[in-house]
Formats: sequence, C-alpha cells, structure tokens
Amino acid sequence: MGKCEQCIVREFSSLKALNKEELLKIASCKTSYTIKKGEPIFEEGEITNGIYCVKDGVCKLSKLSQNGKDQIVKLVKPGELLGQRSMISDEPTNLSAIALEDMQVCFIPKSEILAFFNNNNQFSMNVMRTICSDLKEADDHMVSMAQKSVKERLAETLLYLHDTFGVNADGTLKIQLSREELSSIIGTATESCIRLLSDFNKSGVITLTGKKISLKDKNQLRKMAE
Amino acid sequence: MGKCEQCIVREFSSLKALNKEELLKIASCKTSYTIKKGEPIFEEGEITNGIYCVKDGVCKLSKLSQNGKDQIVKLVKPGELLGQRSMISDEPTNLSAIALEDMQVCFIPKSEILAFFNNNNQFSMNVMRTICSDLKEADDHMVSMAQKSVKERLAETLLYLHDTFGVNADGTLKIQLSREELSSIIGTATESCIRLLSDFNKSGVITLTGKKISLKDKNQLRKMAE
DNA sequence: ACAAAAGTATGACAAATATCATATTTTATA
DNA sequence: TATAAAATATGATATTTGTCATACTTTTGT
Repeated sequence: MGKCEQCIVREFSSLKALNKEELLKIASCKTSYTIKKGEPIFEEGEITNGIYCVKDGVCKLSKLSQNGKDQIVKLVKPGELLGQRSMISDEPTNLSAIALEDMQVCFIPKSEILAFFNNNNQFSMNVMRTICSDLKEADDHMVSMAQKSVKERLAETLLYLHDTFGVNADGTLKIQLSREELSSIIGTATESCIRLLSDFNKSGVITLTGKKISLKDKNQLRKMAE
Repeated sequence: MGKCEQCIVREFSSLKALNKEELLKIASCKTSYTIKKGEPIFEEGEITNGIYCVKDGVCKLSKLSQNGKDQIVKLVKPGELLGQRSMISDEPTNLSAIALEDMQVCFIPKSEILAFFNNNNQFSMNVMRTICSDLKEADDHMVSMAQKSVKERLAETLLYLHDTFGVNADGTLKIQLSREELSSIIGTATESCIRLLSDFNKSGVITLTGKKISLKDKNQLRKMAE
C-alpha cells in the first residue's frame, strides 16, 4: 500500500491541507486502482461513496444527452479529485468519468473525507475553492456554447488543450483525442470538426500529422477564438 | 434596521444554519438595498467584498460574450444568496446580477461570512451544497446548449420558468421576461425565439397574450424538450 | 501478416439558425 | 394625450451546421 505522504500529486489537490496524521489515516483506508484507456472510473448515475484522487493519466467527465451523443464537460488531470460534487450533494454522479489514457487513481471513502471537513478548515476551504473554480469554468463554457460558432470553439479548445496539457518534443499536443472526442468537447458533429481541422490545416494555423496536432500560429488561433 | 431573525427568506438559504446569536451579528452589520427593475446589484468584474441575500424579487446572472450578446446563466429568486463564488474564490465576480423586478436585498460583509465558515460547520456545508447544486445545473445547462436544438431549449426553458416561478391566477407565467431576455437564456437570436413562440402559439401548446405566456399543453412541451 | 473494424476525410445536400429589412404594436416620456 | 422610442412580429435571404454517402487510412485482433 502506497504512502500518501510521499505521493507528489497530493500537493496539487485540496489534500495538500492535510497533516501527517491525516495522510497516514488516508493511506490506511484508500484503495488504488489501475484503469486502462477507455475504461470507466464511474458512470453517470452510480453512487460512488467516496472520491477518487487522480495519480496518473487524464480522464474525461462526460454526460450522455437524450439524443444519444456524449458531451464532454471537463478533462481531469493528475492531482485533481473526482466525485467531490456528488459526495457533497449526497447524490448519484451526474457525469461519467472515462480514462483517456491508462490511469492510476486512489479511492478514498466518503467517511474519511467528511471527517476532515469537520476537523480541518483549510481542507474544506480548498475543496470549496476547487468547486467554485469548476463552477466558474462551467459558466464560461456555457456562454461559449451558446454564443460562439463551432469554428471559434474549436480554436478555443485547441488553445486550451495546448495550455493545459502541453506539447511533446516535436511540438504536437501531448493529449491524444480522437476526432469524435474533440467534437464532444466542442459540441458539434464529428464531420464538422474534421472539416474545420482540415481548413485550419490548409490555412496553416495548425499541422495535422496522422492524429497528432500541432499549433503553428497561436496568435491567429486566439484571434479566431475571438 | 430589520431583524434577520424575523426574515422568512433566511429559511430558504444556507443562512438557516445560523443560530440566534449569529443572526443578531448579521442584523447589526448588514446593509439593506432596494433595487429597481433593470438596475444592477453588481456587474461583471466588480469586487463585492461580501454576499447578497435576496429578500424579494428575481434577478438574472448574466455574462457578456465577446460578440456583445448577453447570456443569462441563472435566475435567482428570494431566499438565494448572490456572490458566494467570487467571495470564496477571492476574485472579482464573473457575472453581472441585474434585477428583473423591483428587489430587496441585504448585503453581508465577507468578514462576517468567513467567520461563520470557521465556527459553524453546518453553515459551510450548506454553502458547499448550494454551490454543488449550481455546478450540476451549469453542467446540465451546458449539455443542453451543446446538444439540443433551439426549439427543444425553448420548450425546456418555458417548463423551467413554469415550475420555478409558478403562474398567476389567469394561468400566465408569473415571471415576466422580454423576448430578448428569453433569448438570452436559450442562447439564440431574438427573432428566432419570437418566431418559435409564434409557432408554439399557432400549434396550441402555449398562448400568447401581449407579453404574457401561458403553457397550454405541458406534456407536449415535455415531449418537445425531449 | 492479414482481414475486419474503427477512425478519418471529403462531397453533396438538407435542415437549422442568424441576419437584415420592415411593419406593427406596446410602452415611455415630454 | 401626442409622439418618440422600444419591443414584438414576420418575410426574405444568407450562413452555419448537420446528415448521409462513400472513400481512404489506421488500428486491432487472430
């Protein structure tokens, strides 16, 4: 069983407010999982009874709309926690969490977390601030969806992926998304997304090499995102 | 200066967890405001240094998108608190709050609220749960924006307005929104919204009498919203 | 290594939605 | 109350986006 004290990603999450004793407590009750690319950590409607701390790999939080299409609401990277909202609201999850890469996550039972809420104010403030930041992003995202064109949203999303997940040595985006997944972030038909990527490629603002994407003219992309 | 103890709307907000002593504390430091229809309580980018408790009247939380159009993110009714997110994140507000009706609101300084966070766990859990609920709604709203047609969103919004704000004796929706405001909730051009309302009227699912709207066939509307 | 499946790409077309013009009605204001 | 201003309504048209068909490319599994 891994020691939470030595886990670096802890430093990037609300858990950084926990002291040695509290970390030992978590280490003794947590469960570690390996999740393969494409597999779910949990699915919409499940009751999780705790939260997941992402140690390695990226996952998508998505929701199935009534027309059968998946909408990606957020991408979650190492250091972030999953399932906080449904734990606090005491409801089933309203989003599915599905691995985009092979992942390592730790499950921490609800009872532990709730105990920390009562005893460690810094911790609960951290959690609150995280959820507030999610709320702000969700509101901004909502406005983009409502007011921006697909082209603008694609430009915006490419810049977001660049800034959030970085690039490889060859300048290509580190995060690998299928065209369908990219469309699910943007909220458009897969063909429309592919077409626009082609256009961006032809006009030189990005380069497509297989499914690898590199941003060639970020200023132009920023202008296109408005 | 009004007594918070006797204020009924308190019971509907996170503030219901406060005890007598805490309520007296708030009563002595709060400021009451009357806001006229159309006036802002605060605007995007302002630093508020506290929260507002809505005593009477409804307001919209909206965000100006780069194309110059307003997007309404949420409607806030009596009993709800405003400005929690930016207070907790310690950031300027990212939304404007503008009265849709004449309003009465009370301003409570940040320092008071933060003190309660430290001393009253029930209160901070209430605030957390409210923000979690806002986050869930924002995610759902985002999926609607991305995946549903304007027609579906209009049907959905009309039902929401009915269920949330109720109807007058004559069956018309209590909340009065201009066509432009309704469009800003749905995220569409005003003309498109007007056109669809006309269609709904012609097909008998709603009735338009001046700017009053009544829902005639809620089941049909539910089907239309999918 | 090869067949099947999945993913990517592109054209043709249809549907949804926005924009612009203009008329009509309602509301605000001198 | 008269008049201007704002809001609502509707038509004509342009633009955006989705859908369906099909070809090509990459990945997967045996």
